[in-house]
Amino acid sequence: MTTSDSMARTRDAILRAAATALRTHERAGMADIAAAAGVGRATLYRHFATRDDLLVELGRFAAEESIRVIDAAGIDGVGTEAALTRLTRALLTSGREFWVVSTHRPQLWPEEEEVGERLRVLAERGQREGVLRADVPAELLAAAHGALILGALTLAPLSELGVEDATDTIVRLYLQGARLTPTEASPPP
Amino acid sequence: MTTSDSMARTRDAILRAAATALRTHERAGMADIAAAAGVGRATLYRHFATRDDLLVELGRFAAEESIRVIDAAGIDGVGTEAALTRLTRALLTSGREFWVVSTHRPQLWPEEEEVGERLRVLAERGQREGVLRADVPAELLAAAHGALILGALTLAPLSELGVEDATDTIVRLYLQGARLTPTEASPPP
DNA sequence: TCATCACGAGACAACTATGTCTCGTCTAGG
DNA sequence: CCTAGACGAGACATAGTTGTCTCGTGATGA
Repeated sequence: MTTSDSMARTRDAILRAAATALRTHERAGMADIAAAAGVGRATLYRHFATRDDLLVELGRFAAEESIRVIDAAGIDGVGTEAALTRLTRALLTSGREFWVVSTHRPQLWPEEEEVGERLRVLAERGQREGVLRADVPAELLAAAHGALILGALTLAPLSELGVEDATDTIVRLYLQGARLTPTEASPPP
Repeated sequence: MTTSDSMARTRDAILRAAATALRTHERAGMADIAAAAGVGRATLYRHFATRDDLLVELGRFAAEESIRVIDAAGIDGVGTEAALTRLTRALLTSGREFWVVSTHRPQLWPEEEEVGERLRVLAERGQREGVLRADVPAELLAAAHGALILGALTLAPLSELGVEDATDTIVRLYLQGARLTPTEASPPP
């Protein structure tokens, strides 16, 4: 059983390395990925039949990782605004490694749709609880939230922030907007 | 002079076709691009020395197009909020064709930086005029704005909206945020 | 009418990537 | 100690891509 354990670890290493390789060189081939993973090229083919297959599995892997991180964030136990913060932080964390996957796979697997689904469910919950505005469909609220997260992972000024600062900035702007209003005084704990 | 005119038109057609080809097949090669442009492969090499060269010029071209559309929007003549709307609409319009370029060129040319610069300048103006919040740096406001625009071009629920609806949604969410407040009643003209 | 020139078609070599296969090594479980 | 199997190295055939070159055509401007 230790053998299959080690195979699974190698597989993970390959997939993570693939994400890294694709992040730095978009047309990375099997040789680049193998080099990034520190394994022989033959080993790649022992785990994935074709390059396409590897990319598909990478999408699945990244989505599963994100879902795992989201589940660990325990967003169901807290209020909507806190849940928004936790979900954002979770996706910023896992996204640092894997956001590139989304640019390489227009076609979505169920596992990948699931991530967007979580955003949508939370938006709906916020609307039901009267925390989020209901004059914009939950899908669009969720899309805007997702766009901000993606932006924080890819756009220069935001990606240079740490996860905590980026989370803070995104959630504040997402909830309160960019307009100056005499409304907000952040409630001290 | 008509000859160079026609060459310029062919060049434009190639670059636009390249954007299309890269949008549908990320690893599109010279043959794919030529086919998309409806020209012979040799013609590509008459205009661009290498594939890399073509991609660089595509980045420049897309940025110039965006800048042109922004300039035509006349954002300096109107208030900050209207300018925000016009700038968003301009970028959504030109972006429909060219957003893909940004995913293919991490390295930025001056012409490409210019687009982000316009967003930042407008954010700064909004802060100076007291329309936008000043507790978040203008770069981050601009990045969030850009992220929403990018999201509207790439994420399913937003990209399926028309340009007008997407502009509306983005600007409203960007300015007012997603939180439900008894604040806003959109002032009827 | 004639010369020019951008073009399409396609041949071509050099290179690169993909996928398969073999062999020798090292490790872990038996 | 011994064997199974995961691995690295690398040879190999095939396919695809890149970049160059040539030739014939058709349109433009003189």
